[in-house]
Amino acid sequence: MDWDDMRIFLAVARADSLSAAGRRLGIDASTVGRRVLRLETALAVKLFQKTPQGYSLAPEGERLLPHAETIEAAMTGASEALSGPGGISGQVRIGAPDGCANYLLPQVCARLCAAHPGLEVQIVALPRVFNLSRREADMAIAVSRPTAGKAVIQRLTDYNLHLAAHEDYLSGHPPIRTRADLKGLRMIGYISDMIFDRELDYLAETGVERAALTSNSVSVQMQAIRAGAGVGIVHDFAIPFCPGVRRILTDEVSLTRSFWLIRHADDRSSQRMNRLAEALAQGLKAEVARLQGLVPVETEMSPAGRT
Amino acid sequence: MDWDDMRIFLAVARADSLSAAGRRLGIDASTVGRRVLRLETALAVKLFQKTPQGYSLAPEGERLLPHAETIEAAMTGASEALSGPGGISGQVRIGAPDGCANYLLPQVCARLCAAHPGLEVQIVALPRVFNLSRREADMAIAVSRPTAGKAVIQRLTDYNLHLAAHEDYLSGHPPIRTRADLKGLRMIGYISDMIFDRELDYLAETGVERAALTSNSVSVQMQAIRAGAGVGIVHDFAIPFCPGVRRILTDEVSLTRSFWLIRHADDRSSQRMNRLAEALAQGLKAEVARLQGLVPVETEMSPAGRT
DNA sequence: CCCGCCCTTTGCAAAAATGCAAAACCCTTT
DNA sequence: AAAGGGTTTTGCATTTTTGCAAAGGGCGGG
Repeated sequence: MDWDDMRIFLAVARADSLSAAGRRLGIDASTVGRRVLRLETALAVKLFQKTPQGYSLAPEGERLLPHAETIEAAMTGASEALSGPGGISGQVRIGAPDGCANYLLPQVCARLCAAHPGLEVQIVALPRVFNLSRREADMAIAVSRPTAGKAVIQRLTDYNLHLAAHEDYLSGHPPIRTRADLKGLRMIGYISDMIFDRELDYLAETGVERAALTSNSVSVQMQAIRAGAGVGIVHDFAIPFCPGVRRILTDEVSLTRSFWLIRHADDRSSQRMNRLAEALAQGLKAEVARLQGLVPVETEMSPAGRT
Repeated sequence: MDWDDMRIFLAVARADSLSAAGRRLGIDASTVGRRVLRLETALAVKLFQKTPQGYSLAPEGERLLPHAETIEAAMTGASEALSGPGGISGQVRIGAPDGCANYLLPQVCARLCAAHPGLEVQIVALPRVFNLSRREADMAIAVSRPTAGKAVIQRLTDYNLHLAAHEDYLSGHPPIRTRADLKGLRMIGYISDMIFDRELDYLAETGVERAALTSNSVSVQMQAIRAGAGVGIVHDFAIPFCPGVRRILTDEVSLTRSFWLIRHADDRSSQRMNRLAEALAQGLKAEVARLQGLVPVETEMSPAGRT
């Protein structure tokens, strides 16, 4: 029996298909299929049920899974026991909502990679909750603290959101001094049925009923605002990336949210993951603080300033 | 990184040489060497120091070892999680002192194999203590309860030993009625400097100073007695195998010893090993009882009986 | 209803791993 | 001092594994 087949088994169990597992492993799907077959014959059990859309764990495979995960944990533990207390290395896949993925992670991860030459970071921006248990990512950043599951959770940093619009848009409209002045302006926000987390329902919190231009991506929303399409809620840390975009009504509408880092319970004792998480938390916190400090502090009456 | 290389690493670490590891794994030594090399390059560490008499673990390898053992345990755990509560299967290597290995284990293990078709038993008869931590055997039978180590220990069965000689030898010598009558008879026993366990120093216990014909193997001693070479201490359970050998002075000289089963601490939670140990214990106990019951109960005055 | 996409499976050629035999080495023994 | 038994290492033929391309199937959208 080839121990390495357990590695392939684990990938297939998580990917639910030979081809997806092959993509993630970097080997051909046919090889994956043959390895699974070999394992099944070696163990003399049927590990998967073959459905038209892929492989799904059979009861026997379900029983095998925890053992395979134990082996995987021991395997990574072995690697990091030898790599010593030096730098962080290897591959890590971080899932994040796209605001974080666009405006924060690139710089933070770039610094991380520079500091640790052996480190390889993959940023997966997705407008949905991650399925960590299937290892779609090694760690995920979320906008709310998950309640279920036995994951390892830590608060990364707080951040602020405010209403904002491009100065060109503002100068073409009556000045906005109170919340009531928003009436009749074109609002930019989330596609309502694609809000995957209650915390993202910013506009509802401000009392705006309906947005006219919507997207499931905050980065797209930001681009819309930058293009002068209207008014929307944006992350303060994104504003420095969009010259000309100014916050409005900062006294009346101000939201605070937090990023949370979610990790596998299995990784709790992983030296590498712990250090990685710590570095990520520090980097994100510092970057949010830096970016929020760059946002021009406009007085209510002087929306115009530098470019 | 190929997880299967950990299996090879483990074997080399235990065998202390590529060739020995290859023999145990059933693959060529050159392949073993290449796999180790591949693992070392994958981990970028030197796992072994190459000595003229083989490979020995380098400090880095020492750190890797516990992880490899964890993986091994998970691996066997995986197998037995799937094999279900049916029979016992797989390979097991049992080390035993040669008296046990010759007169008890063959029948007991034969029955075990018959009851569990998938089971493959290897009996290693060796006149020395086993090094279980290096997996020279999966379990070992010993004549005394070991004090050191964190092994799993259980008492298997008690057994008796008595002085015995062949009836042809007895009829050619004056009758033996007391211990003093032994004086001048040729004694058969252990080679004194090869006694590997205090419990084996039977003759000293009887007051005999020196044996004239000695061996490190109780089975050889038994053959000598059967050939009429003299008087010696033998296991009662061995007597039925040697027609013509009769016990003497049973009232004055009678020893009782115990067999102990020693297993790896790592195997403590292994369903398979537990069941195997239980079956072995029951089988041995029953076989000792059966064989001791076959020993003719001779009166002091009538050494002659049936063949 | 058919077309396209994604999945698995199969056949075949290329690549990789393996076993074997020989060489080189060290230690012990004669 | 040389021979013998143990080890590892190396070169080469063979076997095994792998990747690629094509084929076969089911599901969903136009």
